[in-house]
Amino acid sequence: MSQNEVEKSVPTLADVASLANVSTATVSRCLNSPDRVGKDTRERVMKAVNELGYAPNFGAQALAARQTNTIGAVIPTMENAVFARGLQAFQEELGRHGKTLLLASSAYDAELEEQQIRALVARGADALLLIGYDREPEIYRFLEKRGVPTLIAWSFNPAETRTAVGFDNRAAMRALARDVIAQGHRNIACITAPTRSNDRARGRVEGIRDAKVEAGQDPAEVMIVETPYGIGTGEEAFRQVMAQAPDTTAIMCVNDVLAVGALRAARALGLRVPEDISVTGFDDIEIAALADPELTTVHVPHREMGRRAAQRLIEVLQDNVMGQSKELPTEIRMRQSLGPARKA
Amino acid sequence: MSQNEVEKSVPTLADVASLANVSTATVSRCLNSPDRVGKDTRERVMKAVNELGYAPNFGAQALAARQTNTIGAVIPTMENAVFARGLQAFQEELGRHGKTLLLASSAYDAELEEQQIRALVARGADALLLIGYDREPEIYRFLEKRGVPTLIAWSFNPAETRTAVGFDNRAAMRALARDVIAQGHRNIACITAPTRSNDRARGRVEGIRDAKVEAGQDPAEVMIVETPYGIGTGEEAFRQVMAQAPDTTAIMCVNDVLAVGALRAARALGLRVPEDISVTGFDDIEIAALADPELTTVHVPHREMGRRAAQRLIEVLQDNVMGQSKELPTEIRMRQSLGPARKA
DNA sequence: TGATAAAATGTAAGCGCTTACATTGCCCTC
DNA sequence: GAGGGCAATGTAAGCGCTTACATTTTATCA
Repeated sequence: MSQNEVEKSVPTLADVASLANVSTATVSRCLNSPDRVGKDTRERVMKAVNELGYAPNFGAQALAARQTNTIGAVIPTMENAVFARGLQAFQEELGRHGKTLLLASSAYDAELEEQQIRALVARGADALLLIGYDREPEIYRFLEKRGVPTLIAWSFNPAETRTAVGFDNRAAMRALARDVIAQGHRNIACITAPTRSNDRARGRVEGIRDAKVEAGQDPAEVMIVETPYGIGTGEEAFRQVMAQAPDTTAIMCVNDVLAVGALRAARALGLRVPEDISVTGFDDIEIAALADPELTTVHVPHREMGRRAAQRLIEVLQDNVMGQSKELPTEIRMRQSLGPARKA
Repeated sequence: MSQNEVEKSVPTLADVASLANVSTATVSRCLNSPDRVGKDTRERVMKAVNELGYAPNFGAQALAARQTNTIGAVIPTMENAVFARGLQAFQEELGRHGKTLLLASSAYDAELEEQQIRALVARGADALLLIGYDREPEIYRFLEKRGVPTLIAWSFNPAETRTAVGFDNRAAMRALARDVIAQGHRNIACITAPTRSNDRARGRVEGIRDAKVEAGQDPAEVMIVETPYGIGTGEEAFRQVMAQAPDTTAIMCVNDVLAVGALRAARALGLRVPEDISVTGFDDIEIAALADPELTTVHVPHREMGRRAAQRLIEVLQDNVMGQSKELPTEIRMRQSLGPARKA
């Protein structure tokens, strides 16, 4: 399995043991719990280890110790800055605790996600990070049966029982929608990513409806356009909204990327933002503040989420018990793309 | 190592074997080379597998088969869209071939990178993807000794012997610099990421100098400002350039993020781009086309690079021999941020 | 100083799988 | 219908490590 011809040279525990003139058990202890070994023995062993350039065989270690020190994560895609950012923090925190990240992606496809989850478990992931709650119950059963602790991130829903480290998508969007309505908007459209098996997007859409209801308006008035993730698709969706519902005065997008697309389409159509139409995003990734006009959006602490998720998972591996769910706060970033509704 | 109390229930090969009334060898063959087993036996075994919900134990498999089907990658950071994009394609291709990605990041720190490389090897990575050539020879020696095939990406340098799948950073930047010079620019500044142990950034800077030389100008005229990756740092570097060398008419940045920072600083300083000053980037990530003015930059086929890198690594694992290096072409994306030099 | 406890080390039994080699049974061929 | 060849299956020897338990050594204390 390698192009190395000197294969035989890879030293094993036994080699170290015989060089240091001790048993393999002692060498193993030296490496794993040095304090349980006498000082001079330890030094002798360590010297042998260095001399031989010994490093443990992963498979053997995993087999004997029944753990791999490896944690899996299945995300929709790294190309979404939101996940890239969160995962970066996640991985850094894992690294700090001697754990390694096994990464897979689902391209927002439920079936592919299931495959990837199974693949990571098969690769010996000690625990798993998954995005959002939506998932076939069968998968959760599988995970339970295999005894793989699983943490949900990017979502927090008090109504769900699984442990999560995330934020309340619905409440966050509701808060933003309140502000939109407060600016006099009534004809609101929503550009969303597909909501099927995506409780995050669905929650955000619901949040808008919630705010409508609170304001005594009919939630069914909200025009919903579903489209895949992307700037181009956001543009297209914007055109569609304006064609079908020209009265629309505010377009709330479930993420910044779609919103930036909307912004571009607005400009192309000769519409001023926010004078003619308001646009909002969600996530607060870099382009939100870079856009012109700057995008009003919901700030999500992605890095902190990743970091905390890692901590939870490390804890559960240590203490054998998963901590409580943790809700992280989001914040509305009021910028230029939201303004008062134009007069009818 | 898990909160599961029904631990004993995880079935082994032997369980499947006895249920199906065959030997463990047959079960193993059913799973790994089904064609070497009779049809009805195979069906019986598969039925048992499903019935028990059997899945192989990773450690045991790795130990016995001497390979983990796991490929490691150490990148600077996922937060850089360039790597996120390339890695996404890399992971997808790996997945297509039944390999899993072990991911670590170095934060552009050589020492941390070394640690991560060792960690991934210790975690049983069958092969490794590394970014750029620059690295202590000791690390390469270690990798060789351990027999871990290693591929370099994001760089291609004909002068280097290691196998790489990447592009010629120096030539690409040289080409862009030629265009800049052709627009009458002579007082060129370069904002670069730290060049220490980063042959990509260094190559790009060299590329600018090359073009100066070709044009009969003094390469030492190029003002170089080194700064960490980031929009904010790009802004700051721009101010520094303008403060120290107000005659500068073109600022070439080694990546788009720094360039976007430069663009912002220019605007803040009341400088028009490209009338008062030209700015160029490198990578052609999303924000390049979104920036205002749109950024002239070098397009790099990140996805294809990731995909091809995966293929190379899969090949080497199969055939035991690493293919040739592959140079991918880059393209100049001429947009609005580069214009003729202003008159002195 | 001898009994007893504690620390250090060794012994050896797995962990669950792959695979070289051995065995069995069947189909051809002449 | 005996012998050869091949496909299907079984046997069992590891793979390199961890760890329960046994043994030996050293420290402690009356």
